[in-house]
Amino acid sequence: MRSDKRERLLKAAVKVFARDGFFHAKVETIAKEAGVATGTTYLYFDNKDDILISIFEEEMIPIIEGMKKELAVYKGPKEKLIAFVHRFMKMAEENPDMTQLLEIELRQSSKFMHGYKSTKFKEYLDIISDAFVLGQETGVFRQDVQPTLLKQILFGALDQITMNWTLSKSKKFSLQQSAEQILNVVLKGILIKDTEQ
Amino acid sequence: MRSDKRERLLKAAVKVFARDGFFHAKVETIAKEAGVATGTTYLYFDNKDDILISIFEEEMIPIIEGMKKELAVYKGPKEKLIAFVHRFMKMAEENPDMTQLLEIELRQSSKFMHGYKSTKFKEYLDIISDAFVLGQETGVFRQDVQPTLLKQILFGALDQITMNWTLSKSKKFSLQQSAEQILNVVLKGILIKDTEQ
Amino acid sequence: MRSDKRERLLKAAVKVFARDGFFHAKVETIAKEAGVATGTTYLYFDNKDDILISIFEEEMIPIIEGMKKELAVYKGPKEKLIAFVHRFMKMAEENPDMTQLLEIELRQSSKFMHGYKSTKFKEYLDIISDAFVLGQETGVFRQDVQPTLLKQILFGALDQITMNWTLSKSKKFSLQQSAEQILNVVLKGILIKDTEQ
Amino acid sequence: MRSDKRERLLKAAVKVFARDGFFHAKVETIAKEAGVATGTTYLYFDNKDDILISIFEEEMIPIIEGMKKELAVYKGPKEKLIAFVHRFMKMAEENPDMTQLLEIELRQSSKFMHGYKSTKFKEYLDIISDAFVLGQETGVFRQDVQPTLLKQILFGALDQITMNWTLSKSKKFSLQQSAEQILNVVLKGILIKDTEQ
DNA sequence: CATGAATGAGCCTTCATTCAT
DNA sequence: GATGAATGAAGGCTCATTCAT
Repeated sequence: MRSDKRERLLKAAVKVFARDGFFHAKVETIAKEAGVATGTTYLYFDNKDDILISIFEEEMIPIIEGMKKELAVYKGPKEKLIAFVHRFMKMAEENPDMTQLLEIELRQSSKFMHGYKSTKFKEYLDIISDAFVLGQETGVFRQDVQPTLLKQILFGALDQITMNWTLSKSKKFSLQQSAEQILNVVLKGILIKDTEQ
Repeated sequence: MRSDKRERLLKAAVKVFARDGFFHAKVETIAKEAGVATGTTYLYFDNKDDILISIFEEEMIPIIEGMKKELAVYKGPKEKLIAFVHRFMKMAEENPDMTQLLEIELRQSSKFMHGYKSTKFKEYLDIISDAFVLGQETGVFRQDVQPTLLKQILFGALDQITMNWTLSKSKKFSLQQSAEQILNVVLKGILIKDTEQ
Repeated sequence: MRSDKRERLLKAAVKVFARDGFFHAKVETIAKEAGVATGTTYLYFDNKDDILISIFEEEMIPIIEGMKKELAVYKGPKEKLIAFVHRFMKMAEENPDMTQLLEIELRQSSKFMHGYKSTKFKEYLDIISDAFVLGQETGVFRQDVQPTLLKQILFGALDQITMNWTLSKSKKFSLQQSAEQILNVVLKGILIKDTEQ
Repeated sequence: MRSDKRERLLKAAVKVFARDGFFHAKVETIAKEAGVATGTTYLYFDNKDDILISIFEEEMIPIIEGMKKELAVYKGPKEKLIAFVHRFMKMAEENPDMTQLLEIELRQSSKFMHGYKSTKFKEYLDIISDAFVLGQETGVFRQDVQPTLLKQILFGALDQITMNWTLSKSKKFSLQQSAEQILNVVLKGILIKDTEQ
């Protein structure tokens, strides 16, 4: 049996950090959740901070890969953005813990861990700007909007909405319906020809 | 002289929480920054959490008042939104500490302080949806977008951009220029008649 | 009431370090022995190492002062050495804890605390070499022995004997008798004129 | 090839204990240094303490044998003492790690390992007192000095000087020169007839 | 009201020792 | 015998909160 303890610890940490918050979370809790002894954690991670950083770097990889594969299916930049938003929402629905980490704990940590910035997270967001640039180059999207800014606008909107969704107990509004409306607004806002959607 | 210790403590806490983060910040540091003894803090606040909550509630009041006064000048919903965005950016430039708190610490608090929801912060965001509803009622804005959602889209975008600006040391890009582009996209996205802006 | 907590902690630490050894000693034990809470220790010392270093620096001061005053009474270098040895033994008898620290724990620490060398301890030993140099200058002691070496010989002998004495439970042999014999040997070894002693 | 793991572990432990100190030294480090797995250590030793004690007992054997053989060459007690001191210094120069252990860690162990007294170490020191007793019996050395005390005086002096030499990085002074001076002082101090040396 | 020294519960981390392979 | 991953007890240190002055 290959030891999967590191992976189990990462999964457990996602859950515990999301539920308790990074600062309130105890290493002991994570270890218990992973079914190992406390000390075992330190065989795989340098310290508590390292667990969080490892989550951001390693758990993001399949997410980014999946997203890129998804978008490769679509050729049009508009279709790519639509796919991005829908998959983003799907991801949030299916992985609320990881979503919360990205939304809440990453903000905390990015400030304090001696200027640590998740490169993987940046790579994730760049998927948006890449699609937008493609649209600008093919004359579909407006030229007078900076890709970096559009990336932040769209991600900011998605982030805000999914955060509210994950924090609300009721989950009465659907993320997929929200996705439609966001796309309604943003696509209309950036498309040159006002085609019906 | 009426004792202004409470106010001094709040101002100091904004600064210290923004710089050190809520969890790393020590009550002693806040007290020193305010020029009072550590114990004095507990004459004005129940505990550390209460300081943060009080910031969200009390420091928001003049911000909300100012914003509402600003928007009262403008009658048109579109103009109201434009004014909101510009003042939001101005606020971020002039009060980076308070901005960081709202962006980073409020998220944490929303989750962990036994279901704390800042009513004042909600009131702040409702300024957006109120203006949007007005636009819908007067036939200026699209009907097929929920005000609550539009509020989150716009705030999410503003939040994301100001956060990046606050955290970047260089501050090379101007928030006012960003404001223009956000408005370009969002207004085009929600206006029924595509007037030149 | 002036707070004497620092002094109480130092005294307690001497006792606990001597009894349990530096590494086995718990900060909690020292605090309890001093009648304060564990955390209080850290109001007066940076960490556990700092307690040990502070003992060496601060507790040595009165010992050195007392020794110097004692020796100032005697004018002859031979008499000074005799006085030194007797007082050294008296000190060991009266302060077995401090003696053990100097003999056992100081050796441990001097190696590991990033090259820390107790200046006070050196000052203590220099009393021997100063008296010896005086004897050489006045033609009483041999010229062909380096003062630094003689210092180490005499201190080494005293240190070894007192260590055995403190470690032996029975204390069957008297340190004062040992003092006589050490002086017999060493003085005969360094005096030029073999006077009767 | 007979398994030499136990011997390799002992050699490694001498090195690691001398470098890191007994308490800071990790069993894992010793095992690595010996080229075996951590757990293997416990096939040859009961626990960490047992490693140190085994060093004191087993590594001392050849040292003692060598010393006894060396001294057997000389018939006169004075010559025996001279030989002892020179060989002691040579040992210190050639085995600084073992020397440090005897000087520093043995003291700790004597105190804390439930009354552990190294019989081998005692046997080592008894070489001095045996030679001294011989000298007393043959009328060469003074009668008014107890052999046990003289043993401690001489060993204390040697111990102190070699310790300083071991801990000093520069090694600027020669142990052999120090040996001459110690002998100058001590022999003059104990010889009945003040012969030229 | 104000002070700030004192408290002590709580948690991260280490590492000697074990044991399944 | 040999391995080295796993264990979990233990302790140094922090800091929110209290309270005697």
